[in-house]
Parts: sequence; C-alpha cells; structure tokens
Amino acid sequence: MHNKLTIKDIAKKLGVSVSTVSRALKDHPDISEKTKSLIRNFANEMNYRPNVLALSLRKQKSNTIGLIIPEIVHHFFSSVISGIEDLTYREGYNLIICQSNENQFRESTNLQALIDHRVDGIIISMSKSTTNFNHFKKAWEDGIPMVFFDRICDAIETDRVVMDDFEGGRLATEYLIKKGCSNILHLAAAPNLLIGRNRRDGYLEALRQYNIPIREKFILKCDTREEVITMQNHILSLVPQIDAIFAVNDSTAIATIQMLRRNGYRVPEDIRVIGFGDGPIATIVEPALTTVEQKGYDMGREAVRLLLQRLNNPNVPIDYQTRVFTPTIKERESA
Amino acid sequence: MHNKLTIKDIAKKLGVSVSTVSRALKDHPDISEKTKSLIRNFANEMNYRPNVLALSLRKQKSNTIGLIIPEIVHHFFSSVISGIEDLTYREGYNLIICQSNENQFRESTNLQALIDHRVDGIIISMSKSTTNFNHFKKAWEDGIPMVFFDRICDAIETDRVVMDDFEGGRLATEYLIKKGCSNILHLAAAPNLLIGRNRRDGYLEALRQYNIPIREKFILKCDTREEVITMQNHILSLVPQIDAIFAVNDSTAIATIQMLRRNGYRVPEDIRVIGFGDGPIATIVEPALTTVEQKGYDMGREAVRLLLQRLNNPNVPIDYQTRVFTPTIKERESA
DNA sequence: ATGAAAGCGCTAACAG
DNA sequence: CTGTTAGCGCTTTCAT
Repeated sequence: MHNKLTIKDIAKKLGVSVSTVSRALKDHPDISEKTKSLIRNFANEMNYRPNVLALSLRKQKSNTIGLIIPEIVHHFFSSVISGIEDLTYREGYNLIICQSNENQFRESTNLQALIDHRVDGIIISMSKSTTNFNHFKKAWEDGIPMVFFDRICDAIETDRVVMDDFEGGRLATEYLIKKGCSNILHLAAAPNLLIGRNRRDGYLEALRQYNIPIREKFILKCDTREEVITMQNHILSLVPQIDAIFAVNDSTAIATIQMLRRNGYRVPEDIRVIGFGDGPIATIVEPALTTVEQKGYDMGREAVRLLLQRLNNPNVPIDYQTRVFTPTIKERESA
Repeated sequence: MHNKLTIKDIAKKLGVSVSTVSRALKDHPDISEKTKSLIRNFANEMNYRPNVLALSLRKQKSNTIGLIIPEIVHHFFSSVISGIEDLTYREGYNLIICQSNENQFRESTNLQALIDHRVDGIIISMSKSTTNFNHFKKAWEDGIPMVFFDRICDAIETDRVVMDDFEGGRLATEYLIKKGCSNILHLAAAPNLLIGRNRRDGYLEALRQYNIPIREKFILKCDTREEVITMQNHILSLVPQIDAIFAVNDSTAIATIQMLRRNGYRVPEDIRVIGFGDGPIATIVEPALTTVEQKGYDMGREAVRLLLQRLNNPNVPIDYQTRVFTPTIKERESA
C-alpha cells in the first residue's frame, strides 16, 4: 500500500539523523559529499518521495493555486484552463479547479474551500449570478492573492486579466459600418455583466463615431442559442429595418445566422453577422463566422504570471496590475 | 494576512485544552453541552477554519481526488470534467486536474505529482502517445485506487468507465445499411487506440452481419479535420464508389461533409455521413450531424461513483468493475 | 467530562 | 559536518 518511506526510515536504515537526511536531500552545503551521495543513492533506490502534505504544513505554503471558473464546458473557459494548467505545471505548482456553475453560493463555497486548502493564490472568473461580493472582500482582507480574469469584480482591487471588450465591440461595429451598414442590431448580454456592458458600449461608441443614430429598439437582450429561438419572431420583425447584426457571442451569432437563412435571408448578402469569441464552432459553420478573436489560452497564462509575480515576491508590495488583451477581428465570411 | 486562528488559540482564549476544543468541534459525546456550545460559538464568531493540511497529514488522507486528462479543450473531456467536478464537489472532495497533453512523459509526471500529493484516488483517461504502462503499473502496485475512463489501459486491472465503442460503431454502420447503403467508407482512428479499434470492429461486425463484403481500401486512417484536408484527393477518389461514410468522430465527419459539399456532392442525398461523439458542433452545422451520442457528463459522474465506492469501503475488497455506457444514435439530417 | 502527551513527515534553529 | 529539539495544526489514546 502507498509509498510509506519517510526520511525517518532512511535515517534509521543508514544510521544517521533525520536532519542529515533532510539536508542531504536538498543539497545543503554543510553535508559532506560522501554522506550526501550515500543518502541520495539510497533514497533513489528506495524510490523515496517527500510527503508534500507535511512539507506544506511545515512551510505554510501549499504550492497549489486555485481556480474558480463558471463553466468548464465552454470553449473560452477551457482554453483559459489549458493555459493556466500549462504554466502552473511548468512552474511546479498544482492546480485545484472548482466550477461555480454560474451560481453565487457555490462560488462562495468554492472560494472558502480553496482558502481552507491554503492555496497560495486564486484565479477567478466571476459567476454570472454573483451580485454580492462579500466573499471576495473577505478573501481580499485575508490577504490571499487573487487575480480575476474576463469576468472581473470591480468591487475590489486585484490583478486583472481582461479582454478589451469595449474595443472589441467598437471594432466589430466599425467593421460592419465600413462594410456600408448603418442599421445594426445588437444582440446583447444581460446588463449586469460588465463584459456584456462593455461590448455594448463599444457598439454605441462606434455608432457615435460615425454619426449613426442610436436606436434603443436595436439593442436586444439575447445571448444564447435558446434565446434566439425564443425571440425569433421579435428579431424577424426587426430584420426588414436592419442590414447587420452584432451578436455578443459566437453561438448567438450562429443561431441567428441559421434562423435568418431558414427564413430566406442570405448572410452576408442581405444581413451581415458578426460574433464575438472565436471558438471552434466559428470555422465549422457555413458561412464561416467573422468574429472577434478572444485569446483564452494566453489570458490564462498571463493570469498565472501575474499571480506568480506576487507569490515570488511576497514582501515587495506590487501595484495591482490590469493586463488588457486587445482583440482583433477574425475576418471570415459572415460579415 | 490569512486566517491564522488555530484550535490552540481557541483553547488558550477559552482556558481549556486543545483536545477539548477538537472534540467539541466535532461533536464528541464526551464533552458537556455547555463547553460544546461555548467553544462552538466562539469558533463561529472568530470564523475558525480547520487547517486542511494538518488534517490530511494526521489522517493520511487528503480528501482530494486527482484527474489526468489528455486535453481540457475538447468537448467530450470537458463534459467529463464537469461531471466529475459536480459529484466530487457534492461529496466534499477536492479535485486536482492535470493535463497530459497527449504526452506520455507528462502523463507519468502528473501521476507522480498526484501520488506525491497523497490524493485518495485517481481518475484517468490515457494519453494517445502512451505505449509504456510502467507508471500505471507502479501506481497500481502502490495500491492507489484508480479508475480509467474512455481511454482505458488494458495492461492493468482497474475500475473502468467506457462507452461501448464497438456497439457504437456497429450501430452507426447498421444505421447506414438500413438506409440502403452498402459501400461504406470508414474514416478511422490510429490503430493503437483501443477506442478507435473498437469503433472500427463494430463497423466490420455490422458489415458481416449484413453480408456486405469488407474492403480494406474503405478503411482510412483519418481522424482530424486537418487530415481530411490532407487526404482530400484520396477520399474524393473513393467517393464515386461509395454511398456513405462513417467517421470516427464528429469533427472529422463535419470536415468531410464540408469537403464533399464544396466538391458538388449533396449530403445526405448523394452520400450519407455519420459521426461519433455528439459534441456542440453537431447541431450547429448544416446539415445537422447524425451521430453517435457519447455521455461525457454521466461517464464522469460514474467514474467518481466507482472511486468513492472504493474509498468509502477501504477494507472491503471489491471486484474491479467496468461500467459500459451503451450509445444511441442521435438522428439528425446528415444520414 | 477534560487534559497531557505522542505523533503524522518534514524543516530549521541551535548545539556541539 | 552532524545531531537534538521544537514545532507546523490537528487527532487520539491514555490518564485522571
């Protein structure tokens, strides 16, 4: 059963003290080469492995970082995880992943669990349903390093990694305008999500820049495939007045395109459609989706980098930083 | 900084011994209701949280389960993770996730890291490139509970959760045959992957069952979108002789459909195409993909269930079990 | 009903 | 150069 060999066992077997073993194993200069190699060889042969738990307890540092993510089954988030995992692995950290399922209670439980596990730092993307930030505030007051990404919490100051959603929204809209569109419908996210607000504000800004009147009826809360179906009639009723659609995410954009085509409209000839995200679905649909590119993998790595910077310089106060990833348009066929 | 309150602090503050605090906190019958509530209330007020690390060290049990997965950015795997995460969360376990990136060395390092962390059990889906199983064997000999899912390792005996890929392949092929096809091309996975072999064998079995001659040239190693593009000419050269295609996974199926359509073939009228997996891309493509349904989320939960069954009955020897998820055809438009 | 003390595996003063 | 000792925070006999 399990690898039970401890440094105590080694010490006994070799007739030395535990501290000598401990030191030899970590190449302490005080130990003679002779004893070192003796101990080292023996440890290797016996396949000795230090007990990480004991180490963490002793050092008050678990060498683990925690991650709270709304949904794992989501291309953007899974790419972020992938980026995070790659870098933490390389740096010798472990990763504990929690899923909030877009639920505030669970998010708060997860946070507590990670703190209980004495993780060295936490990377978070906030749940959609979170409106109360006390759990974050408490963690912040406890002094545990946190970096938020994508869905940041503006109620507390931390390191952040974000897309410039405003610029993304502006860019997408400008792209449509430059293609000659001026009646642009925006399928928007729920207004309580900062990220959705920013994309919408970018949309508004582009309109303003090009002196295009803003019409409230051209902004619809509709950010899922299902919602497109539910709101089909409403959207269709607006279609005769519009020449383009900017959807807040790819799946909404794609659902819209399909709905449009089923109803006899051509994309992009009749209506241009642009999405946001650039997940795997963007390229396998026809027409291929023009969309705003979102670099999940890189954002994940950057989040880890910010965190490590803090963990590696525990006593140096570092100003909170915000890394902004400026999006680009991924030009394909739908717009 | 961090929550530093320990049971020792509480003991001192309240003028009792640490053991009394420890017992009170876990509702030991020996402690009087009075002291219990005294300690309890104080602990609550002071927001006491036990140190999980110390607990794990003491109990020789980390209450954590480990997961090694080839790639997180993959719909099937991320659904499995989601299922695993949901259940482990509910059962009060933590989850450490590692990504092997389809690389044997990294898989083996991950495994060692998890063991070092004294995880209570490990859930694994094997990397594609793994051909040497010593790391698994070693872990197995150490007695650490493992459950393999999907990409199982048949070199060692463990609990397993699998799709009946054979039946899936048979079903898919039979479906095509019943639609009147008899010249069915199979786009297969690399032969060293059990899962791919099984799907292929199912294909062969269906052919046999319906007395359709097996032609080697109708089995191509081609299991990615990229490979479809690379092999485009070869596939196209076979198309005049065939009336259907069974692809080993959805993305290959979809890439094939698109390639076919670009070359003037209609799907399903000229060629029927069926996939395997039923990821999110299956429904957003046109024609919607008929495919074999794979229940990642449920498989994830089942893997956890098997593991917990072992963890909760540590001294009861339980026969290794294999849970088989029988697939069904998800009928849509492409076949 | 409560306390003292040992120990989980390891590190790091402090001695010699 | 090496050993002794005191913890890290918690549980658990064994006393009382």
